[in-house]
Amino acid sequence: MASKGEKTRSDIIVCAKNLFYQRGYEATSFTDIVNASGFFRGNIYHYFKTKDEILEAVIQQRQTDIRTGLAYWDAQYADPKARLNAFVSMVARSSELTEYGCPIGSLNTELGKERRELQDEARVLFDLFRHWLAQQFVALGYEDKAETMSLHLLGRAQGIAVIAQVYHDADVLKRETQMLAEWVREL
Amino acid sequence: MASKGEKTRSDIIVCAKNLFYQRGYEATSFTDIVNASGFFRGNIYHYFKTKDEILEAVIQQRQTDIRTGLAYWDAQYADPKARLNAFVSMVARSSELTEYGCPIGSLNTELGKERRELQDEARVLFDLFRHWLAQQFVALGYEDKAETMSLHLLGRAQGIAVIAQVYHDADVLKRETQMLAEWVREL
DNA sequence: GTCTATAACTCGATAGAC
DNA sequence: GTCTATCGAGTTATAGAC
Repeated sequence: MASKGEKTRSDIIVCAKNLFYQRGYEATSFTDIVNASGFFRGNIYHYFKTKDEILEAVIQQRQTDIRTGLAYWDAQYADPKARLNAFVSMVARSSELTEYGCPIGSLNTELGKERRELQDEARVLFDLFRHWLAQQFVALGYEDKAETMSLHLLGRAQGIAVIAQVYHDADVLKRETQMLAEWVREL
Repeated sequence: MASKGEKTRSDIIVCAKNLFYQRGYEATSFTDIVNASGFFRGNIYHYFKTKDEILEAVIQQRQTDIRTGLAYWDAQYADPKARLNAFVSMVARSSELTEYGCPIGSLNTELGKERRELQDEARVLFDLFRHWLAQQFVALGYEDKAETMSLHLLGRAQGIAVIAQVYHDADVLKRETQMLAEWVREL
């Protein structure tokens, strides 16, 4: 069983993950995390020395979340197209997308400007999906185009997320993801 | 002729525009603007009461820039497809895209999280392109689908920008914009 | 009276001593 | 866990120059 400290640590990470997503990394203050988590300042400092360190832990957590999700899809669906559909469905079903955009995309967009060291870690979140999607394209017989197709699909999903958030519009999210599902179907 | 103050004001706006683009709005401090512009603190406050007000002026400036650009394309190209190509070419040619992402998209992504009042102004930048693109689709005979096609094209461009910035990769920018140009060609 | 220049204030965040 | 120092953010005040 996990120690008490493990739980405290992961509680802090969950709080920070939500705040970074909903407000952005720069816009989230250390005090915001203190208030939202309910812990005392010094207590949080015991686990993380800086805000940057919290972000690193959040990114680690997101990596774990994604690996778990991809493994679940691997177990759930044998057919590569069914797996690609699972990916598109995830985008279509995410109601928070119209509020805060894609958690991975918006994080990379922010960090990619002038926090490159941190973006190097956040980019891994894209790589996880990228490699997994490429595997599906390979399985469908697109060996030599798998990587470019994977980036294309990721890009389409990101574009949908941006527009859906800009207009805070669930309809455009639905419409565009249907088009993306159509693209998968025609493979 | 414009007064001296007019020039100072527009110099401040240009500096802030670049900084907000390259670093993000939250990540840019007032001191950053002071240092980059070379003006004195108090001098900048003579022209703008708050940092938010500087951003509003920057967005106004971007609106003007876009209107000018669209008017130029209208004058330059009579054919709707040629105009759509001009739009796609702009994306393909923007070398800064792989560094800092789309200036309009990344700004909206940031402001859309928890600065909705400001995003309401930044969204206009999208609307300008959206309306103009829709006009071209109408001219091509897609009256009833013009609006959705416009959002689709904008989304594709945004997705390309995100991926190009995440991987800081000019190749993917080139490849994906070629695909987008192909999509325009097949209309 | 507009613009420039300098100074100083408030506030909250980070950090670390106790 | 509390308390306090320090720093930097955004902002305001005001004196001098054109």
